Amino acid sequence: MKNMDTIGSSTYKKIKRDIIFGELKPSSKLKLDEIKKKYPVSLSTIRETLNRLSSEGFVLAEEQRGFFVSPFSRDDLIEIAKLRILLESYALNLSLKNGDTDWEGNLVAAHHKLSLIENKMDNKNKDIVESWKKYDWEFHLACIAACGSKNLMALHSNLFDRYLRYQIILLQFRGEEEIDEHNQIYNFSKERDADNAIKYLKIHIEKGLEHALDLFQD
Amino acid sequence: MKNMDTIGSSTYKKIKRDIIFGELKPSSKLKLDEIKKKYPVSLSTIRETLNRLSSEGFVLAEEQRGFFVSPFSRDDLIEIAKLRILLESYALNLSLKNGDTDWEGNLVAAHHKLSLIENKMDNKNKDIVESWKKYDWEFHLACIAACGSKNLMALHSNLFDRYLRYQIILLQFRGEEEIDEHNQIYNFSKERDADNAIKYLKIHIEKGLEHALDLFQD
DNA sequence: TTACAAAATATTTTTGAAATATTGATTAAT
DNA sequence: ATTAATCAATATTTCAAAAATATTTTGTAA
Repeated sequence: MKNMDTIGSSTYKKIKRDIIFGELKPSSKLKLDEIKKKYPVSLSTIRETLNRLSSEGFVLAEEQRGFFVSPFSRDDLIEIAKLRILLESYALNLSLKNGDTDWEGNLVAAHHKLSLIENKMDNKNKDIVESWKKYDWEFHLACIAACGSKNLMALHSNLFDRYLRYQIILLQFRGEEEIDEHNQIYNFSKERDADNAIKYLKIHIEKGLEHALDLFQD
Repeated sequence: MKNMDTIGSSTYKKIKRDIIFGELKPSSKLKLDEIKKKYPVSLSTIRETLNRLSSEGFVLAEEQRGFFVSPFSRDDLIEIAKLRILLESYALNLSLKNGDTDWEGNLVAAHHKLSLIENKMDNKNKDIVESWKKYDWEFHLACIAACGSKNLMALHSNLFDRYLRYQIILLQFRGEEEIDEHNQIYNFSKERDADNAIKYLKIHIEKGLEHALDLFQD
């Protein structure tokens, strides 16, 4: 069949999603038998998946002792936020220099979709958090899409997802503040003002980090 | 037993090494049966290994079509070199600010070992290339060891290895020039002069990149 | 030559069991 | 009561072989 995921790749997506969205809790043990019941695939497929996720930092693999969901820690969160700033600023700068008409069109579209959902958001409505985060993801992706480096995009994508896990588990919607930051990044990006776009990107991530650290209990 | 690798992890190390050192050639197909003959372990172990290496960028996994050694391309090499500069500069700056006595002692030792081997090197002697690269690795690692971010170290380690693969397959020893660059990085690092250490780190990587691109035939 | 179907090839996935290591509980000794 | 050693239970790692699925090649008819 065309266009169908293999069992392996759809299992990978499911488990990764469940880790990011906190349905598999930080530090919890991933016993092979239990995972096998929850995601009804064979042991080898599960082990392949967990090995991949471990390379990507979502799962901790301890030799002969099994697999665990990667634990949370303040230090880890701070490190990831800083690395995201480093890589995303670098990518944003390149992207604003290279971006062509297509890139700009996609950016407008991505920002529009994000705006629509952000204006409907409030802290109570948790149902739409998954699609909100999807549009958030796609907006940040659209900003840096013209950076011209596949490797950079791949690294960024991984860091974004790992940061997202903390966000989703720890955070509520920050409201107006966050909407405003997105708008600033958008406007300066459209005007190819890299310095200011990066400035607000940093503020955006650092504010999110602060908010997350406040809620952090260790 | 204590301190023994599992079959899985030693297979991982072997295959990764063989890719970096060009014994498994860029773009070549990794047929499961053949791999199984070469590294006598079971199919599941091999698939777990190749999945890990694919997450790390050493192997390309095409759904339903098998595994390939990651191909070479000029663009890929340039991207990796630039990312290595970005991450290693960032880490070096942090490390020079934080490094304590232990860090400095290890740096002196690492530089000394690298010097010893580099002064014996010439282009003919290919036997010692593996241990030379090991000391090169350990020197750059020692420089950034005090950056205080495990995540940064992990990302850097991956990029370093992927850059190293190009180096080893494409490059010969650049001679005096390279020795001098290492010395500059070392001296400025010891004096905590981040700006100059980073300056020479950039030169070091960019010169290596140029040299590699010259030898690149596509 | 093109298009389609069948055969051959290769990979993915499952199953089940053997080998190995860790964990937990029981018993003996200090 | 605490520590140490041993045995049983539990979990992970590894293997082998076959079934299911997809891709590629081959052969035949239009």
